[in-house]
Amino acid sequence: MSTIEKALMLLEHFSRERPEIGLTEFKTRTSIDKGTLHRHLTALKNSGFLEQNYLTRAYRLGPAVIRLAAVRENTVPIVKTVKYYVDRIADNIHELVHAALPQKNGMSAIYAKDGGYHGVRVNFDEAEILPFHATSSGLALLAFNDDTLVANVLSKKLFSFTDSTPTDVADIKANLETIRTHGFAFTDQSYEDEVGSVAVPFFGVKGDAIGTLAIAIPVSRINKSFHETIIKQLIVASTELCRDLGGQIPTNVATIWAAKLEV
Amino acid sequence: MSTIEKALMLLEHFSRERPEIGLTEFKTRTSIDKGTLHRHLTALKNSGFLEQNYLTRAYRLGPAVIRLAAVRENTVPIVKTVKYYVDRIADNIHELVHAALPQKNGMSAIYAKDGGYHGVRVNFDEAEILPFHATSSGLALLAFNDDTLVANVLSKKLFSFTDSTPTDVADIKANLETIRTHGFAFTDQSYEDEVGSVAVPFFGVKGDAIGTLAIAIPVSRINKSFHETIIKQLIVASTELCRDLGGQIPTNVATIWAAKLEV
DNA sequence: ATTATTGGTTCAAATAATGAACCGGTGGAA
DNA sequence: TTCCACCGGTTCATTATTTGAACCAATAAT
Repeated sequence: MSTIEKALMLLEHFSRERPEIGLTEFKTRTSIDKGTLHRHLTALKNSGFLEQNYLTRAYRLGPAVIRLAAVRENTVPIVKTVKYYVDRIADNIHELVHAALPQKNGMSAIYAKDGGYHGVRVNFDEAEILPFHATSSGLALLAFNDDTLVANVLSKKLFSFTDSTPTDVADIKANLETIRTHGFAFTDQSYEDEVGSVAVPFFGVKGDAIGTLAIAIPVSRINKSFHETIIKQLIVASTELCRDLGGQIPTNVATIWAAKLEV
Repeated sequence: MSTIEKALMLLEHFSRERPEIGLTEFKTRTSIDKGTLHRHLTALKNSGFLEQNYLTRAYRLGPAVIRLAAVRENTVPIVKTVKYYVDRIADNIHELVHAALPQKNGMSAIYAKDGGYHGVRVNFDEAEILPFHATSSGLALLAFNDDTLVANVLSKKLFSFTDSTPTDVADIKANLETIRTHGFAFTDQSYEDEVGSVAVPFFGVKGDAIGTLAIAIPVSRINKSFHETIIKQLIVASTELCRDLGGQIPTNVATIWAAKLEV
């Protein structure tokens, strides 16, 4: 692996829950030598990707990422486009809806809206990394993306988040096949207890899944007809989203989805 | 310079006007060897910082930057905080207002609002890099930031954008001194013909300038009393912004600003 | 006062980056 | 069609950078 990739991997450790990381904490988290780490962190700092809390000397993300995100969003306005559909679904079904994009180690929610007025709420953290194997977003993406991504993900250690997290490679592969035939992914408390979720992919110009639309619900509120409603909403939204982004829904998926909508 | 920094410098070439860049175009823009370039671009692609247009094979910014910006904005919500004040000033004075953060080679506007209803408008591109020496934003930041930044900027070639762009190092240093005594920066067609601008810095916890609030106006609409109004609005907004961000206005600046507001 | 822990630095050894030359595909122009 | 130019991408011996164990200095804890 190149030095560049090693250094950029450091940025993956930052999240909403862990916005600042010191040198020694990085050392324990990565088991990279302290000298090397310091050099890398300094390089990232010099490039504006990190800055240092001048009191604690801990590192946090720097201003360069803001400019880049603005340029990216101007080039491919996914966040803005996705927002419209997430809001619409959330307003319709009154549950927590989100859209996520694949990153290296899982899906990253780029926008979420809780349309609910229920007492029980699903807790959700934007910018958190959702593991591929344990979330409906992750599975939906794997099922409709390159096989190399699937192989890559399944070759790594599959962490168990709950008693229901699938960790057997064969089981997951079978599940991906099911997802392909159904046109959507569905999980039951595989990432968080008491939370189920449903996700559909949306597609890029090549017809590969480039992101997902998903809904997370307390299991107590899931029933068959509601499940049907949710899936229809997701399918319609994804179809329109693909049109907006210039993406192409693979013909087999389009057929499955069309059948789902007719029921 | 480290390999990491060299690779990250490549990302600076992307902007709103140039969202996709091919291998050969990179070569001409950077005069780095093609082999090296390809390795770097591939590393950035593997890390999610770039992706490739699969038809043209040109590179564009990738989804990783979106997640990072979300985390950064959650850690230090500058964009969100700044938005309120930019909007307020724009609504009051009906001109183009923006806020900018320093990047390596200039200021990057993170938010702008045109409150105007005039026939003549200042054209403005968010995510464009505003050179330090030719814009009021840049000068305001230099004047109230580290001397090392000033030395660094003035050691490089100072490009001329208009006939009025200051390129003499001594002149600029003298101007920075003036800016320090006035508490704001002011330029007259130094970056674009027919456009003048005024900027004030806002400060971080150390009392160093971490960004700027600025206004760009067609020179035809500038007059003394309007100038005074603008400066007052900027000073008030920056003061409140510093409070919101936990920043500290240096005592000498606070004194100058207080005096300006009393007039 | 002493120790543990922090961020940061050094320099010989190990490794990865470099770049000139090369490959193969595509899109005109003759 | 043939040719040539240009594109993105690859190769491999040479070269320069990265690496990491040991070290330093400052601060916090005992």
